Amino acid sequence: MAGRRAGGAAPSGETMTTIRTAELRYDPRELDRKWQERWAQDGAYRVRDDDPRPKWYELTMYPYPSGDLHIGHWYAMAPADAHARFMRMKGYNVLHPMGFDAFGLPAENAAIRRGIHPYTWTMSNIQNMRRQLRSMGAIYDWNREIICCLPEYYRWNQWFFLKLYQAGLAYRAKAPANWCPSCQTVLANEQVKEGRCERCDTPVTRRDLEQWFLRITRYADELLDFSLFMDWPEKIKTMQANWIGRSEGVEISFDISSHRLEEKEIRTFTTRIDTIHGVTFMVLAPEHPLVARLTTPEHRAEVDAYVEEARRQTEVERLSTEREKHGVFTGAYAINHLNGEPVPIWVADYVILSYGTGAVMGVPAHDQRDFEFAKRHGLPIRVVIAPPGWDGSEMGQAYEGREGTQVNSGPFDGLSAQRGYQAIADRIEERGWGGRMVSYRMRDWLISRQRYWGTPIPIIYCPRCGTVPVPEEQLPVLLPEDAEFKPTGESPLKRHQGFYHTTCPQCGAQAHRETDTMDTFVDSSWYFLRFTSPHYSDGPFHPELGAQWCPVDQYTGGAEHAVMHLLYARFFIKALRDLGIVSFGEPFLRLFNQGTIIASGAKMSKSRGNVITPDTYAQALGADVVRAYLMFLGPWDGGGDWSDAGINGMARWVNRIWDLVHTDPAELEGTTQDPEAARRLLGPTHRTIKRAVTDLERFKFNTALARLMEFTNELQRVWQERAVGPDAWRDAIRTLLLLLAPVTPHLAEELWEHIGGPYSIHNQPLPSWDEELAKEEEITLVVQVNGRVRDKLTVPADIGEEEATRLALGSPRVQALLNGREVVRAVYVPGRLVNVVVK
RNA sequence: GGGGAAGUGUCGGAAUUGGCAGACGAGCAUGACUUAGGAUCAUGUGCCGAUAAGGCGUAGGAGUUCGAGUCUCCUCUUCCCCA
Repeated sequence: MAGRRAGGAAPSGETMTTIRTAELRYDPRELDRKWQERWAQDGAYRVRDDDPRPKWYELTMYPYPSGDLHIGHWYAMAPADAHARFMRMKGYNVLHPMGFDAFGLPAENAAIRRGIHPYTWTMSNIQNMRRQLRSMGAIYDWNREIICCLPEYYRWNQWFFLKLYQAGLAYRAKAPANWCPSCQTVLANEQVKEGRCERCDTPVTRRDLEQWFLRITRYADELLDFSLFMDWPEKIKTMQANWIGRSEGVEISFDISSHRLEEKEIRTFTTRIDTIHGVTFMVLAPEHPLVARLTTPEHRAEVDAYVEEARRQTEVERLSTEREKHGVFTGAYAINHLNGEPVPIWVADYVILSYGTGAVMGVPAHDQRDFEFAKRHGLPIRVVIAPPGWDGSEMGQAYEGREGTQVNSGPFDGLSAQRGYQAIADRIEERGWGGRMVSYRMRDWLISRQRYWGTPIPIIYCPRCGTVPVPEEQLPVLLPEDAEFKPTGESPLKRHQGFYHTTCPQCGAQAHRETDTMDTFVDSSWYFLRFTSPHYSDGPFHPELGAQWCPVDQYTGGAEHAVMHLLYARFFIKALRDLGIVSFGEPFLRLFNQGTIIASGAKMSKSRGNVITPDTYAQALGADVVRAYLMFLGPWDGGGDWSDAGINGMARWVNRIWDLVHTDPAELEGTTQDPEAARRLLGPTHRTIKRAVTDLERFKFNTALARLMEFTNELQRVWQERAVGPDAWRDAIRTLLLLLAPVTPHLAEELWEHIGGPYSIHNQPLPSWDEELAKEEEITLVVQVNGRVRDKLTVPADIGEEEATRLALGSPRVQALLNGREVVRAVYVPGRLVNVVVK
């Protein structure tokens, strides 16, 4: 899914600019090749299901095969791989698979523009990307690769769809949908950003279409419960909660029976039923079905024109805050049950049908948008909640607070707004005018796409039997290979005679197939299950293996999927749980969102010409240097700015490591007689293990690497001073390589071989540290006078308060400053400082 | 308009619970080696000051505290999400 927007282009060679890089001690291409071949040959990273070690499922969002591996892919995948390798060395049986999110629009657009079949385009891109991914040196077990556009995968999308359909969780309905005129398809609400298509940025318009939906709203409350999993970023949880948008309120009907229509009432939802007596108008969305029928003959022309205009507008224009709230009167009135008043019914485009009921009660005194609308159209403004201290004068804007007293509210006058709310809600329920209810902002998940390159929805329409699901044994419904690709706004499947025409599975009559295909987020809602048994053919996944590996222990990927993939997958798993297909309710226990990598301060794009291709750098400096540099840039969740100069620092460090490992420990023979000398490296070594391990654990790659650099600096000093014996030196080097192994796997393996370590370094356990040895023996005691640093003393780490204070006061620099002034007290912070407070 | 996150040298960024600001790296400077340097090694590098003493310094302003990058309030800026 990473790089989803970057689709469209075939591999290109034009980015092979000459980069100026440091020279390495070794031939990085040869070294990468040597070990990648060896690992592949040995099946070193083949994941075994029967491994007795505890399992660890670490998944990174699989990419869309756009054609070329972008540095952004490496940024998402290399640190994830390092963490997975780290967990492997910690003793887990690690599943860290890779696959391709292979359905989607770019392939079909390529077909339209250049006449290449989406299958051909996609598969050749995958081939290229697979090669590039291999060059990264990850522990992906390629025997587990999955490709969603192949029937062996998508037939299970269809199978799940049928299960959901049977359970009433998939349904078809006519609804005004978001339409992207450029992509020629409808979009789910989640795919519309600020009224524009998430993919191509084209303003979205509205279309009424028959669409398939998945009933995600049934799980709204459960999706708000994040207590089942522990470790998700607060930001994502908040975004999901906001997206779901639960609000408690009251549904209330307004009486329109005098209009002698089939409908006797208009239903509307409000969170402020306490303001019901302040309703001076109602507003319907232009798409509201009642608009046409309610409008009186003398207003018809005006209303029709207005509705037509609103229809042509994009959501961006309609929701713009700068725009004046304006609308037209239908000539019709509705009765407010609470006070029997007739209120005029207006049509205005600031109300949108897909949000709420498409009808809003206008309370200008207590809602700012209604206030502006009333001002513009000369509608009355009636205060019904008196703000504390209000003197009865006219208001310059709406009072939206919940503090206040009911006024102009008939029998409810004098109650506080809070009590008024409850009393009015009670009254409404007693009289049957409506009742308390919970409303959600989230709508059901629209999965229909009017495109070819997706999973066909397994439904048949029969003139006699109606909507008939394709029987399970007839799956998969295959995509025909010979479709015509033209941007028409209808699925190419509709014009494919062989696909379109079929017979009814129930009665055998002439029937036709559903021609919409599924949103690709259906594929990614369960792909992690498929990785556990990718070749299983009796079901979407092997039930035992699914249970053994899932849920995913650690998921990593971009935050842009917060209210799409990450929410859909949670829903999907809950639905599967209720269908008895899985036994857990959350797909991803821990989530980490990496940031975005940019180049020269700007987002990488072809048009800017600042696209960084990892291949170029991997060839010049090897995969390890690129991996390590990406991890060193800064905190992983912060993203980073790629710089050619910066990567040279990494190359230098790698060279220093190479030189340190290629020293001959024999040269240290007899250099020191001091038995204490062996200890010279023990403290630094154990401190390094401790810090590097705890940092790697928490994805703090940048500081983990800084620790390792400090360690190599220390090793260099020790070597130059010939300060330790050969055994201590060998131990330190061994530790360094083991800690390096997850980050720079090829180099670590090569150097491990050089020092005679048993193949493979990646099967060795991570070194552990001894808390006692990691402790500093001496510390720098900071001496402050009135909070300002005046001296620093080197003292034993276990120094007590008395001794520390005595030393601090005795310091000549402190004495000079005291100069007869009175010492009020001395604050001692163990192991850190003494602050002498003087007057 | 609402909500959230953030603002630290020339740059990327470090900094348990409030306790040495600037780790580590880049860049830059000086020197060494060298036919050469885009290699390597050494040293220096927050600002003012003289190479000293000393002072200032984590967007700006106030506050709490023995002590604030960290906590509180206000202002400004940037980014993200929602409208």
